[in-house]
Amino acid sequence: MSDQKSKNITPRAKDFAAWYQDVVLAGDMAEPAEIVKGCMVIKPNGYAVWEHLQRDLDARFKATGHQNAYFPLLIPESFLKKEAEHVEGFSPELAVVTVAGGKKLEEPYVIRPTSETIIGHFFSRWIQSWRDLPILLNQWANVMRWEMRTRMFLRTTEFLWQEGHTAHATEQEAYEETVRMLHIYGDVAEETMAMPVIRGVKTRAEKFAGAQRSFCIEAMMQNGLALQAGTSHELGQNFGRAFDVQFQSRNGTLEYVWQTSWGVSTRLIGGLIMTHSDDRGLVLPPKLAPTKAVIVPICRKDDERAMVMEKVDAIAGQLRALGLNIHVDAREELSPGAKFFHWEQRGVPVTIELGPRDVASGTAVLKRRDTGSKTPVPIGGIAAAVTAALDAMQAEMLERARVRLRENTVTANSFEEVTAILKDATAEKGGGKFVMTHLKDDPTVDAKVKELKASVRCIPLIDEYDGPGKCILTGDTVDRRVVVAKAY
RNA sequence: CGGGGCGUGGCUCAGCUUGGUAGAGCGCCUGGUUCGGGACCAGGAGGUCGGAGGUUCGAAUCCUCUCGCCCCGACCA
Repeated sequence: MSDQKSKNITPRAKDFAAWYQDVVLAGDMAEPAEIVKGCMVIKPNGYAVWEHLQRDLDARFKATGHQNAYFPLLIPESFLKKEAEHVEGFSPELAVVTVAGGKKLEEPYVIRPTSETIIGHFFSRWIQSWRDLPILLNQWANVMRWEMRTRMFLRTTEFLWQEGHTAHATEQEAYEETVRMLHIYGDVAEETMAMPVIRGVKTRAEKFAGAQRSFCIEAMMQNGLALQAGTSHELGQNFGRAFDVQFQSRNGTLEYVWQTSWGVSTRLIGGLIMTHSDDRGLVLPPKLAPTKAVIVPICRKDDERAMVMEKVDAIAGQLRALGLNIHVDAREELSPGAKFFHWEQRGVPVTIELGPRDVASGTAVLKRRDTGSKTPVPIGGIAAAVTAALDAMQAEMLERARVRLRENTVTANSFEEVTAILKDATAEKGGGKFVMTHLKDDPTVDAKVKELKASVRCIPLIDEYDGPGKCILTGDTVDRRVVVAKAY
């Protein structure tokens, strides 16, 4: 394997943030919208990954009984104000429409930052009886949050996501829904994206504005920083009360519904990139790669071309028969080397190289994007070799990311230790860790952690450590270690 | 909102200090030779120098104002 570096990509070790941006651009995933502050254009390569994620998630939503629906982009400003915590949480980041049709609006609309409020309004119209429950909805939508600082995919003013919204008759049922969806997110992250996550609960200080309790999946990027990759909220009866969503129960009493909401966004793509990509560009796990393999023919003269292309077409045919999306790069104006770089930067999992020497020996050279390993394989066995390589790559990418997560997770038993561990970690230079320590779920404790420019990422659902211990700040007994880290 | 940086062909930038015919590399177009990890030669197209005002015989360059973008921090999927 060659050790040539891509000249348009800053090495990770030099500046992680610059590397990330370079990879997004070199992979032709997206670019800053430039004329629209904080927004991005998701280019076909990036959008194709989003479509794969959508398809996967959507199938899992449907399989658990959810239906898609669509609610308006614009929400009456007064709706946002109906839930006290919700308005407090979101008002700083709202974009507001005050003029429409050339006239000043009597009541401004906000561009949705999320849809709990407007959906609450309609739930109240749709729900009368326990027989109307549960309502299990999802919407694929764009939302807008006026952020002070944006980064492509990770945080943009406008982003794409799905938001699930459900209403239930009992708290228990709503709780089960919340956890069920959290696990769907965790499964997609791990199975499809090969991105290991920690499933956990947010502290009270970190939970969604208006929720009773928020669950999350937290991933670790290659610089050791945490990324909240998905959230699932128990809304309790907060929005039910705010929007008067009541139903008559079996025994005739009038009760507020128990709601949930849950979402993942195009941020997942940022997480995907920062989990797997390298100094040569994008690395996509096979299950998400829009193009599974590229075939690069190598030939000099026309007679060679005919001979090589015949084999190339045969191979492409074999692979396509398996349902794999295969691209043949037959451009005559580019050298093979240029093509290798081109597809490498775009993260295509497998490259198949085929030239006159291969034709003579009845083989093709198969190269894996993640390891860079090159293996000659008999043309007859190419289908099996490619599927094996794709499967192995998917599994090994997850395993490598798991090892990295494990190796960068440490325990600490005092605030001084936590401080020392996180002191030099930055997004640019790396060095981030997940620090497992005992902390009480108390906003004053979160505030103290914030002083380290870190946060309590979550209280893991599964305790893989030593159980209860004393909070390193308050001395209170808490039942397990929590994850403290610097985050995006 | 604070700190830093930047606006000059499609992209990356030089030129500005010391005003005087707008440049380079990459990319693009044409033709030819090439092709096992970013090919080469020849010819060619392409720019109201972010915008407005001012100084001057003359402004990319000096002055004033302004707009925008990126990066770093505080807020966040």
